[in-house]
Amino acid sequence: MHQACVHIHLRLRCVSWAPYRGQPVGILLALRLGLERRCPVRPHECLILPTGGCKGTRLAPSRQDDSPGEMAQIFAATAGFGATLLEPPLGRAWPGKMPPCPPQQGRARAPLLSGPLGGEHGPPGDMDLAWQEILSIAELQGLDLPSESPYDPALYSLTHPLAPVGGYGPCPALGDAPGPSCGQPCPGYERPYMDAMLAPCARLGMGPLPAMDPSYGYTGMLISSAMDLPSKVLPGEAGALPELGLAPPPPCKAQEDLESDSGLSLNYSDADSGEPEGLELGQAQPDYAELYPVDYGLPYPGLQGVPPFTPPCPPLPLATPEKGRGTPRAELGGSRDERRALAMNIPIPTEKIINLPVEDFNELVSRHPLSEPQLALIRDIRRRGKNKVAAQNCRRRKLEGIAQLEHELERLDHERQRLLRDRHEADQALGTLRRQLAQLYRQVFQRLRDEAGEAYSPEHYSLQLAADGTVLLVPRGCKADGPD
DNA sequence: GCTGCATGTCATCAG
DNA sequence: GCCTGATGACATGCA
Repeated sequence: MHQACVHIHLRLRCVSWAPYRGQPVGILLALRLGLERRCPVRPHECLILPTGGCKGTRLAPSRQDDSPGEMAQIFAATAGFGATLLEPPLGRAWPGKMPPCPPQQGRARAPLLSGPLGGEHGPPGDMDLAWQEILSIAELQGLDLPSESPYDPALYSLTHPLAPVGGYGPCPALGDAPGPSCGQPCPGYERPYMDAMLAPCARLGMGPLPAMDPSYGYTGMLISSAMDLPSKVLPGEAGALPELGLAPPPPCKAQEDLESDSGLSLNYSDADSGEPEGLELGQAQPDYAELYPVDYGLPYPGLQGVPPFTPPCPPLPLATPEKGRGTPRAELGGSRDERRALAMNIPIPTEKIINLPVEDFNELVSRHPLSEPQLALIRDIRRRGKNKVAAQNCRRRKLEGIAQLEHELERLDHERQRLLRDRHEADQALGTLRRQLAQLYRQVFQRLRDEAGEAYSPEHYSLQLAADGTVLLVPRGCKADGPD
């Protein structure tokens, strides 16, 4: 086996010597045919500089009668580099004319190629880069290596269809706007609650803050709606319900927790928010109950002068309509906090309690002589009201975020599809280049000759790309270290 | 009766 | 320290 490691300067602008496995080798750069602008190539000037014995060998053409431009045509045809203007056929080997072995000696520049391939009018400069890339990819040794891609489309394929975007829209303005949705006039509601609170209880003859029967605890709030009126609380009037066209209330659920975190018990759930349930009097909350016992008179000005048991005009709705479970509640009149406020004779509309700035709120509260339970209820109403709006905003933002993410997901999926298409096209182009390169590789080898005029066997030699871009003809099994 | 959705509420944290 | 907004968790009503 020919052990000489040969650098091949197929470009032939220079022939240099470089150490390779301890021995100088010639450099042949002609493989970069036509890719060097500064130094056009003439394939017939290719040199082979065998080492070992440091016998310089100039590359000889495989045939003396190679027609002019044949190599260039071959290269162009195989590499797809377009038309070429390579000049005369490959020359024969010129033994004995090689420079001595010292490395880097005799970098004879031989700008022999004219024409677009190698000259100043050659192909775009990126051809050189493309060539290196091709060499590095194909490694000239495994030209037919299958494309091994780290990308596995299966890993990225969607396993489920994208969630449809849409079906979501910004929440309608909630909050601050709503006025009374009551179709019926509510003249008295605008009156200060204090009037009602301070008004004597006409029905029971009780004052504003009468002593309370514990069993009636916290039922005062229920008078805001005639539907809340419990027969148990008003035994004397229960019989009057039919006369008034009102059916007795349904069996009541236990009103469990009227606790608020401020010590007041308001935290009963919506299950109890159908105020009739709240008439379970055995679980009265002492805080409210003791101070504000049942007042079956006129709970708030809107009811003053209204016949007993006439359902009051629903109070001002909250900032947000209570969707879903709102209908029954709305029929009961207002939100729970509004009913609580009514029950506690809070003289400030809940709307103001909730929406006023803190300074105005404090000022407003200070203008009214409020008991501690009332103040606690007001604070709870304010906190709950604000938190309600905050929760609505939070959910709206969450939905908006979800919609945005879905949109982003859709966009990324489109991007992924596009990249897959690009990759497919690139793979196809790479395959074409590999085939062309393999053909070129074979043809170059067919024309390489040693000093004896013998062809180099691709089985024993290979072309490798050095770090500096030169192409080395090295024996199989040797790894090019580069000329340096 | 179960389920999903909407809503209210509370607790908690951060500004 | 208080107020407020944000948000997770939970409960509840409703279709």
